Amino acid sequence: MGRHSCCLKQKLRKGLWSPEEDEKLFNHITRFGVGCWSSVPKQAGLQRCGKSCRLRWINYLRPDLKRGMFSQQEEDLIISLHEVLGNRWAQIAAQLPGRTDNEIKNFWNSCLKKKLLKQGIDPTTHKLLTEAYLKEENKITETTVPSMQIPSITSHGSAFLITDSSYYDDNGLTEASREIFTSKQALDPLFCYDFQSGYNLPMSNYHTTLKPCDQSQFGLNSSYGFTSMPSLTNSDHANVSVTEFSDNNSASKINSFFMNDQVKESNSSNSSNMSTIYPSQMRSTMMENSNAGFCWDGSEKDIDPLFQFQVNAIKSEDYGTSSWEEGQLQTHNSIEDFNSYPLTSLSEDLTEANFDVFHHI
DNA sequence: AACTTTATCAACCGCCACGAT
DNA sequence: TATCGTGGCGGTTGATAAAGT
Repeated sequence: MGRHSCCLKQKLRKGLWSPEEDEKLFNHITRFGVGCWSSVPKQAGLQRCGKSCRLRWINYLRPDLKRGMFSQQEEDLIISLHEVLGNRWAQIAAQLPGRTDNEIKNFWNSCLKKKLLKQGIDPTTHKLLTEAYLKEENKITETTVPSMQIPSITSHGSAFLITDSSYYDDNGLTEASREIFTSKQALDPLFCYDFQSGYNLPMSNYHTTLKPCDQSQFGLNSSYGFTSMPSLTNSDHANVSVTEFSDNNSASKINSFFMNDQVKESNSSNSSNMSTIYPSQMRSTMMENSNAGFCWDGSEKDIDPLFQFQVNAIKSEDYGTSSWEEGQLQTHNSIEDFNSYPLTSLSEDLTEANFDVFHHI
C-alpha cells in the first residue's frame, strides 16, 4: 500500500524522457511485448521505475496513438461523456480510440473547461450557470463574458427547458426537428437523437447503437449522436450554448456533423515531430509497419489506420490467451503483434460492463 | 529586447483495487 | 486474514513555449 515500492529506489531517472530512453523502451516492448512492468526497466536497460515506463509507453510510445489536435467530433464526444461520467478520464478515453486519459484530461483542463465557462455552462455540472453567478464572474473578470445572453429557461426536473422562442429562427429546422430541439431538455445527458431514423434515443440505447471498433463510430453510417451539447467551435462566441441548436440549419449542421466522413484531423499540428524526436532506425521501424494499421500522425485519409488496428485487435481475441495475459514475456517478431497488448483504450468497448454507469443513472 | 504572464502538456505523486502468498 | 507487489487512475506539478506588455 501507499507509495509504490519502485519509487522508493534511488538512482532512478526522473523527468523528461530522452530519445535514447524512448528507443530502448520502444525496442524492448516491440521485441518482447508487455509483461511485468516492474521488470521492464531492468530488461530494457533503463534507469526508470516500471511505472514510469508504463506511463511513457501508454501516453507516448504506443503505436496506436492518434496525434494532433482533437477534432470537433472528439471534442463534443468528450464533453458529452464528461457530462455522464465526470472526471473518469480513463473511461472517457476508452471511447476515443488513440487518445489517452492524460491527453483528454489535459485538454479538458486547459481548453474545454474554459470554453464551457465562456458559454455560461458549468463544466462540473454541465448546467447553465445562474445569472447571479455570471454577474459575480463579471465583477471579477469584467470582460470575460462581455455580452452573454441567457435565454429564458425554466427548471424541469434536474434539467432545463428553453422557453424563449426568440432564440430559434426558422432557417434549417423542420417542424419535427424544431420540436426536438426546442422541447428537449437542453442539457440532458441521457438523450440521443438518431439522425438516421429520426427517433430520439434514450442514452440507455447507446451501447447497442454504438458498436466498438465500428468504422461508423465517428464517421460514415453514424447512427448516433449526442445532442445535448453544442459544437463549441461554432458557438465560441458570447451566446449561450443552448442557442446553438437554433441557429441557422442547426439540424442539418448537426446531422452532417455526425454523418460526415472520417474525423477531420486538424491540419497540422502534429504535436510530435517524429523526425526530430526519434532516431532514424526507430522511425523507419514505425514507418515500415505503418501498413500493419498503426497511426502515428492520424493524417492518413484513405482508410483510418486506427480502425484497421482495431480490427486487428478484435481478431486477436480469437487467438486465445495472449502473451500478456499469461504474464510472461514472449518474443514478438513484428510490431503487428501489438494487437495482443493490453491497450486499454482499444480493448475496452462499449459493452454493458463498460457502460454500466448508464444503468446506474 | 527584456521581462512577465498565460497556456500547454509530460510526468510524477499518492491512493485504491486486486491477486498472490 | 494480513501483507505485499503491482497495475491503474485521477489530481497535481513543473518545465517549456507562446503571447502579452
